[in-house]
Amino acid sequence: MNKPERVDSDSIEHVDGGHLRAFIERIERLEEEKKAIADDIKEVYAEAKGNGFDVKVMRKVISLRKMDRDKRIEEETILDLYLAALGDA
Amino acid sequence: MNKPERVDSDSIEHVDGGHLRAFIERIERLEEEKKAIADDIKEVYAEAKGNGFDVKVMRKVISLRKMDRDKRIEEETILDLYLAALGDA
Amino acid sequence: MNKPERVDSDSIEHVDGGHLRAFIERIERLEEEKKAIADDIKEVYAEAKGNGFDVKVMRKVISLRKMDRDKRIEEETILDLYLAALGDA
Amino acid sequence: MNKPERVDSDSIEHVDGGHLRAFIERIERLEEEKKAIADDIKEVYAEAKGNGFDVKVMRKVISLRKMDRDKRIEEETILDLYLAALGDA
DNA sequence: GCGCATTGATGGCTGC
DNA sequence: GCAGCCATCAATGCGC
Repeated sequence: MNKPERVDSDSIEHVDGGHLRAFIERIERLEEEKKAIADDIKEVYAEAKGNGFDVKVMRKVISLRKMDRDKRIEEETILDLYLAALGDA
Repeated sequence: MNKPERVDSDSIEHVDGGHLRAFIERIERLEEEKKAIADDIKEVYAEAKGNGFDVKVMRKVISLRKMDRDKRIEEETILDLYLAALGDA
Repeated sequence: MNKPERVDSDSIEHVDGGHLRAFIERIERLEEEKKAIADDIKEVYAEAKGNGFDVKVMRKVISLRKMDRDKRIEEETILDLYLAALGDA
Repeated sequence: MNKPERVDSDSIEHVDGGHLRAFIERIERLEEEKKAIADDIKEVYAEAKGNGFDVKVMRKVISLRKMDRDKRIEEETILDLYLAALGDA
C-alpha cells in the first residue's frame, strides 16, 4: 500500500508515531471527560425524575432557553454585520 | 451472496423489481425537483447581489427569521407538554 | 417596510427595504418548497420500507445511478468540447 | 423563584419552581462544560491536521481503539460472571 | 423493541 | 482553485 521511496534522510513517508500518539491520547482523554459529564447529566435528569419532575418537559425547557441564548447571540452578530455593511458602503 | 432456497412457489428471496423501480424513480424525480429549487435559490441570491444587496447579511436575516419561527413552534409545543403534564397530575 | 423616496447621493447608508424584503421572501418561499420536497422524499423512503425494501440499499442504488448519470454527462461534455475544438460545433 | 410553602393535597398542579430551577441550572452548567470539552477536541483535531495528520484516519484509529477497549471490558465482565458463577467471587 | 436524540461523516457553498 | 464552514444525512446509543 505504501510505496516508500527515500527522498530525504528520514524517508518522506515516515509517520511520526510519537507525535500522533500524543494527539490520539489527548483526544481520548478529552472524550473520557466528555463522557463523564454526559453521565453526570443523565444522573441529574434521573434525580429530577425521582423528585417527580417530568424529564421531557425539562428537556424542552432547556432547549427553549438555549434557543433564546442562541438567538440573542445571533442578533448581536447581525448587528455587527449591519455595521460592517454600512462601513463598506 | 444470496443463497436462494425456494420456500414457496415464487421463491422467497424474490425482489419485486418493478415495485422497487417505481420507488427509486419517484425519489429520483423528487431529488431533481429539490435540486432545481436549490438552484433557484442560488439564482435569487445572485440577483440580489447584482442589485447591491449583501448576501451574507441576507443569509443572516433569513436565518434569524427562521429561528423566530422555530422558537415560536417550540413554545407552542411546550405549552402542549405543560397541558399534558397537568392532565397527568 | 421602508418606503424610501430619497435615493440621493448622500443617503449612503440607505437600503431599499422593499426590494430587499421581496428577495428575502422569495428565498423563504423557495426554502419552504425545498423542505416540502425533502419531506416527500422521506415519506417515499418510509413507504418503501413499509413494503419491505431496505432503505440503506435503496440509497446506495440511487447514489450509484446518480454517479453513472454524472459520469455520462461529463463524458458527453468532453465529447462536445472535442467536437467544438475540431470546428465541428 | 417560587417559594411554595403549601404542598397540600389539592395543589395538584403545583410545581416546585425553585427545585426545578436548580435542576435545570445544574444541567445547563454541565452542558456548557460538555460543549467546552467538545470544542477542545475539535481544536486538537485541528492542531493535528495542521501538523499534517489525516483527521479521518485519526478518527478511525480512535474508534478502533475504543472498540478494543469495549471488547476487553466486555470480556472481563464475562470472565467475572463466570468466576462468580463458580462461587469464586 | 422502537422511536428519539445525539453524534459523527459527507458533500456543497463561500470566501480567500 | 482550494480550504474552511455549514447543512444535510447516516449511525449509534438511550430511554420508554
